[in-house]
Amino acid sequence: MSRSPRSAAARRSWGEDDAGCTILHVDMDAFFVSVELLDRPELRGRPVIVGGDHRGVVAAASYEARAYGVHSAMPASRARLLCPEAVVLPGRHDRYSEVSRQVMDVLAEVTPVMEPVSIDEAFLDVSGALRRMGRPVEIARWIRREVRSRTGVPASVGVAATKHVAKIASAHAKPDGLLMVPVAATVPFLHSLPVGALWGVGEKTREVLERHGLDTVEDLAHTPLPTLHRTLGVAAGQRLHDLAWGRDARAVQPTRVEKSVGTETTFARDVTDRSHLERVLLEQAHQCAARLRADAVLTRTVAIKVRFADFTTLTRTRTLPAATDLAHDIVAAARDLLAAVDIPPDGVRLLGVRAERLSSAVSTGVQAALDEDPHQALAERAMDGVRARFGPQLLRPASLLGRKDRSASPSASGDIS
DNA sequence: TCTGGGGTCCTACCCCGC
DNA sequence: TCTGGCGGGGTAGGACCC
Repeated sequence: MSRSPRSAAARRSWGEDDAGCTILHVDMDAFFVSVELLDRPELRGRPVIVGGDHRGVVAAASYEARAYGVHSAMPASRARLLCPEAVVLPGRHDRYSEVSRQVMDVLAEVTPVMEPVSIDEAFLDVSGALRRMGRPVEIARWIRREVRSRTGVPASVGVAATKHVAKIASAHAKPDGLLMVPVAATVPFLHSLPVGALWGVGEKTREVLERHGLDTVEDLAHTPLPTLHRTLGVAAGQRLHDLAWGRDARAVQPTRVEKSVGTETTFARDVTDRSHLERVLLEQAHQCAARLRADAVLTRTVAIKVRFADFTTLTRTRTLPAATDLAHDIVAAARDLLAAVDIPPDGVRLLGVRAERLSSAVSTGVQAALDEDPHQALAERAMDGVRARFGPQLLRPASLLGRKDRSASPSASGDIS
């Protein structure tokens, strides 16, 4: 579901020599839509949009919908204007996860050096699979064939010497294609692209670069480093300059450590009632804490995110005296942080809680165990067990079970302004 | 047109201790 | 005692990714 700009000129054969091109990027085409079409084949050939109910954005659009100018991340209201006849589906993430697991299982048969990036894409380093499965392009063809036959959804594959080029190649292989960029063609391929195709160049950075007359990757590559440092900062300038010349030493990482976990909610209507916000924080803190315990990690820093009706967004963070995985501690910090925020008359559009600076509960757990209230810990861990057995909605803090407001969920609330 | 939710990374700034 | 430089931690915000 890449949103990077593509170049028609780059969508061609760049040669046949795949020696050294051991990095594959596998990307599912319009993944959510493809899964929906599996279950509802009568929708094939029609414009289909997944996601985008009230206040939402488009999560995925079929190629028929894209012909109308609809794309992912577009506000739903605009998508409906552009394509009124589109079939709009709400999205079924459990189902997408199920198909994603099937796809990842196929990829894991190729090599254990496989890095899932998101629900619909992954990097593979196939250097250890060449003897068993053949050349990189042959492996890419095998993956496309197996994913299609076992799951029914199409996958595009980019084959290159680095993660960055493999990723751009897969974007240019879509839909349902394969693009290999030989080592010798790496720089000409990159230099044929608009600057926005580079990983890390979004709308804002592209505007800055274009203001300086840098429209293409080639322009950027030939810009002196000190100029890029001044324009983009030292880190970003160096990184983009390296990428523009095909330099990308990042390895495929099969295991990645989470650095934060969080949850956030956009309300159906903006909220002015502080007590309602506090109840939402409580629910969110319990969600975060349950995930921390499930992952066996502790947090040292709690952050809240508040977005006002005019879309201005602020974050507030607090470092805790000791690492914790208890909602009791998280919500105490989050409520303190919220108390210091002035709620404007128009109210709050979004509220979120995030647990940062995570560490392993095994290595840091001793101190936390000494500090925590044993009854609180026992109660929350008992809640984990009940939720695991009977579902997450069965058990919740008593303060979330009011007479009218039986849910902190945005649409069910009785006291939003 | 009116902008989700889950994340990561970087920069700037302030404070504090040395 | 005061001042400046420096590094590190904490915090806030912006940009980016899917």
